[in-house]
Amino acid sequence: MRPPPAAAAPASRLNDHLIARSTPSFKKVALPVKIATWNVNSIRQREGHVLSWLERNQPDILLLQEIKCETAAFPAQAFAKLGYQAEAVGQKAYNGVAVLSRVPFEVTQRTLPGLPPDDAQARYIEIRALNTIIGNLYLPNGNSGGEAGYAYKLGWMEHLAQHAASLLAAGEDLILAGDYNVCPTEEDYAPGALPPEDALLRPETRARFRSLLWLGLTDAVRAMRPSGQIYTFWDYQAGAWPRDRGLRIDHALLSSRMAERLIEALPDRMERDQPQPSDHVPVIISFEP
DNA sequence: ATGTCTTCCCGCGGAAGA
Repeated sequence: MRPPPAAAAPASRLNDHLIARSTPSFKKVALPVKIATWNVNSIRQREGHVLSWLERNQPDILLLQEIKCETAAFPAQAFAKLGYQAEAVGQKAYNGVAVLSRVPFEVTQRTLPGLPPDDAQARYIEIRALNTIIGNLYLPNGNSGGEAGYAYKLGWMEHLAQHAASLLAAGEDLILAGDYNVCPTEEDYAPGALPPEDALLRPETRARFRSLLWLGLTDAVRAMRPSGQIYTFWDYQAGAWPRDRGLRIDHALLSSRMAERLIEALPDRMERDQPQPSDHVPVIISFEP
């Protein structure tokens, strides 16, 4: 409940500062910057989930993957009502990424630099907000399309590393977040949740993920919790969620200054218990302002 | 490996991708 306006309140030296903090005309107390990433597995199926989650969690920026709709079909108006501006890069049926932000931003990329110009897969959007470059990525799964499909994944990761290197060389503060489709270590998937030859954990996949870390990027979730089972995805099949047979494949990598500001980074596990959930849950990262 | 979900279409069920 909002306290009465300052003018109507009895003058009290003791609680003046409390009134000031909660009165809109005064400058807000600086709150942590809250950024989240979420593979929603179709925004049209999950619009209600996202709206409800935004209201409950109040992130400054939410990065979405697998919106599975064309750019023009993204339901931007629904999010505008909650104060979030939307920018989407979509395609028919598959893939697709979008940014929702309640802070001002500009789009800096709509595709991953370095990919062939005829690459039509909607997997990357990047913005500048809060003096930070924020890349939202949906990395190829790599299990379909045979060896060519897997080679596409590896190539994509190499272009991502090159792009990250050039941003860091330019001195940018950087967050690269999204669905990486990579289990970085043996701790990052439940025993039996994946066959040993799966593209999410092949050695070549992990080597390319490590090459991102070697640029000086920090895995936000592991910076807060260096070991232990932490998952962000549970397959719809075979009772993966009730058995907690999950994967940690949604990540946020941070440049050094962002890592210094890191307060917390954690998946919102309970979102997986919603009716008709996405198979991924949001990962929330908080920074000192 | 598959007990599911989402999309598309030449649909009225099945393929493909995850």
